[in-house]
Amino acid sequence: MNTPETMKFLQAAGKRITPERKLLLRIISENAHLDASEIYQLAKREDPKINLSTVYRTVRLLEELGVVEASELGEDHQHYEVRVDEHYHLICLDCGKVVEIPPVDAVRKLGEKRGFEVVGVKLELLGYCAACQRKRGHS
Amino acid sequence: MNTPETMKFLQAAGKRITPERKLLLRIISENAHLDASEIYQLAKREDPKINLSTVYRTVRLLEELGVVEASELGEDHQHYEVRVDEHYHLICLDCGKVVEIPPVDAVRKLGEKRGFEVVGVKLELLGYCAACQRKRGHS
DNA sequence: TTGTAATTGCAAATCATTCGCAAATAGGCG
DNA sequence: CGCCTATTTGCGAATGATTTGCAATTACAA
Repeated sequence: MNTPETMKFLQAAGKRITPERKLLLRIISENAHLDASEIYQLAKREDPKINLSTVYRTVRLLEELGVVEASELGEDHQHYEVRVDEHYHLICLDCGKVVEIPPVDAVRKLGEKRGFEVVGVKLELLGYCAACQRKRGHS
Repeated sequence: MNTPETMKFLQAAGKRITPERKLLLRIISENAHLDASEIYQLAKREDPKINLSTVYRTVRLLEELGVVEASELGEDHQHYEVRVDEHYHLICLDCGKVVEIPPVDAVRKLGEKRGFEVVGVKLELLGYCAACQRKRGHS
């Protein structure tokens, strides 16, 4: 869906387009919310030589270039996704499902009202999705 | 301000009231947003024998009991504060200042509208405080 | 006061992430 | 189209945060 054969942004930043970077960005675009080790596992299927360091270096680079964005998603390590539009996360503490929801102006305003120049919003709503509420109902 | 000589919640949970736990909870109540190592440094001044493991074990326990709450605050490790009312964080990326702001219903509703039962909200607005915007202005 | 299960200190283990360095290579230049 | 060099990679070791195993200590119920 968002497979960028167009990795011009790399050259624009004076970086090289390498097969590793192409592969990793493709994997991240095709599956949102993977963590470093999951990205690594998927990448190894196509390039068994690839190294976990390369995964970390690449996600860090893509983050710096604003192409990818990280979030904890209720766990204790980072998950990555291609940055499309700003959005928030709804996280089910039972099944782990992550739902993305669109931003609302009111949230950004909370900072601006207090004189902040807001450059990023991290919003996670932790709770239980409808399905898991039902399951939890009869226990 | 919130110094709980009243640590009844521990016994209520079948846990013991130990001098270490009293000390650590006091430190956390008196200074919000400390990380584990900062709590440890402060604690050592009063109890030089105390161990970093005890800090980690205690904050984890207090978190599980809902007394303390953790957040990243834009860094790559946890910071702790006594849970008073739900609130959000405004974080200055320049000077590191953290401002707490009160919650607004609209945020919680974002999840409820989608059938989630929201049990916790983590909202961080990353940006630049008024003072740092000025500094950045002339650079 | 005593007995026992919970808690602590300590050291080692674990997990996520970063770093140093030598070997491989992308991509500009002739 | 091949060369040259700075960038990037793989690898292994280092780091930093947090957790764990275990023996010694201790809170607190009886």
